[in-house]
Formats: sequence, structure tokens, C-alpha cells
Amino acid sequence: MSWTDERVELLKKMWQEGQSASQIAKELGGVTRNAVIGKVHRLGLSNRVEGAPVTAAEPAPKPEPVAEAPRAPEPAPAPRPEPVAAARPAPQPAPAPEPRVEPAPAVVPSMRKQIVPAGQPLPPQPSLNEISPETLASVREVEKRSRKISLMELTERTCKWPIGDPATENFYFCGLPSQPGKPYCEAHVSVAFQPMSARRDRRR
DNA sequence: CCCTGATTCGC
DNA sequence: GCGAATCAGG
Repeated sequence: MSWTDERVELLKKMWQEGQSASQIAKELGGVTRNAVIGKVHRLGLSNRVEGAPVTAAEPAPKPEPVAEAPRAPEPAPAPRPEPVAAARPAPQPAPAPEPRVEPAPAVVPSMRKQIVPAGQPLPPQPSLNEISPETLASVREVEKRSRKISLMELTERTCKWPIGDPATENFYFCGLPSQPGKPYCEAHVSVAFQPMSARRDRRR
């Protein structure tokens, strides 16, 4: 494979979206992550735009011990507007993963009490329960940066949290790095596995 | 071990 | 220019 204009464009786009070199390589096909990284450097777009690291992937603060190049101002390349997730139909059903911690789930007695539905595209959930606003925000943030992978791409260590309506095209799995031994990424683990203590219902 | 990006250097 | 090998690190 060679670096055709199209491939370079996709590389640039993905790199600026914060995708990792390996993810980009997989997407492009025919190249390794090393090839991608090498190209990225040759293109001179090493330092990605600002914050946009994929959760686990650390931005790696590079103090740059001074190389040799005059390295001028180096204006940041115009961030391309990503057509990614526009307004989503906001479905909400979904195959419910089987979370649950050891303790008894203890059915919430009060059926009355519209608990915060936790936003729109919140799929699973053991039962109705509340999710802290912080966690919720975290989840939403993560879902924006999810890798949106397909069923076939799930591996031992990718988050298997479903996002979207399985009955539509708009369905995919989170795909971010899963917590060791867990089926989901950090953010999704936090909503999937909630200790009893955290779900104490505060009637009303 | 899994994964990241950074660098080097023969081709 | 390219990218495998290697390095450094989380």
C-alpha cells in the first residue's frame, strides 16, 4: 500500500480526532502502526490538536529536549469539523449486558419516582437506578470518543458497551480499552457495576 | 502483558 | 519517503 492522497487525508483526519496510530493503521489497512507514526512525523503533524486523547491513551507531555530544527511557531492545522455524531435519533433500547455486583440488586420498591433517566442513549442498566451526574457526564464524554466498533471487532480487551439501537445502522460498541478483567471501559464499568452502597435509594 | 507515541536507520 | 525495529513509558 502507498500513501495516496485519500489515505493521507484519512490519516490526518483520524490523527486529529485523537485516534491512536494502531487504530488508524487498522482502519487504513495494509500498514502497521509504525508506518502510521512514521508518516505522521514526516507530515509534521506530530503534536495533535489540543486535548483529544482517547481515554487511556495519554497525551504524553513532550517537553521536547530541543532537537535541532528551528521549529518555528508551527500553527496548528485547522481542525476539521467531524461529521461524526450529529444529532442522534437517540434510541435507548439495547441488549442489556449482565452487570450486577454480588450483593442482591434489591428491587427498588418505589416505582413512583421518575429517576433521572440518565440521558438518552443510555442502554443497559440493571434496573432503574440513579447515576451520579459526574458519572453520567463521564459516560457521555466517553461515548463521543468511543471507537464505534462493530461486533466483529470486539476483543478480549475492548469495551463491549453497546451504543445506539441495534435495529438501526446507528449501532456500535464503545470499543475503548476495557478494564483488565472487565468487559467495559472505565466509564462504562462505573455505570454497569454499581456497588449496593452507591445505589441507596433516596426515596423522593 | 497490552497499548502509546518517538526515533533510528537501512532500504 | 518508507517503515521495522527499537526505545521509553502508562
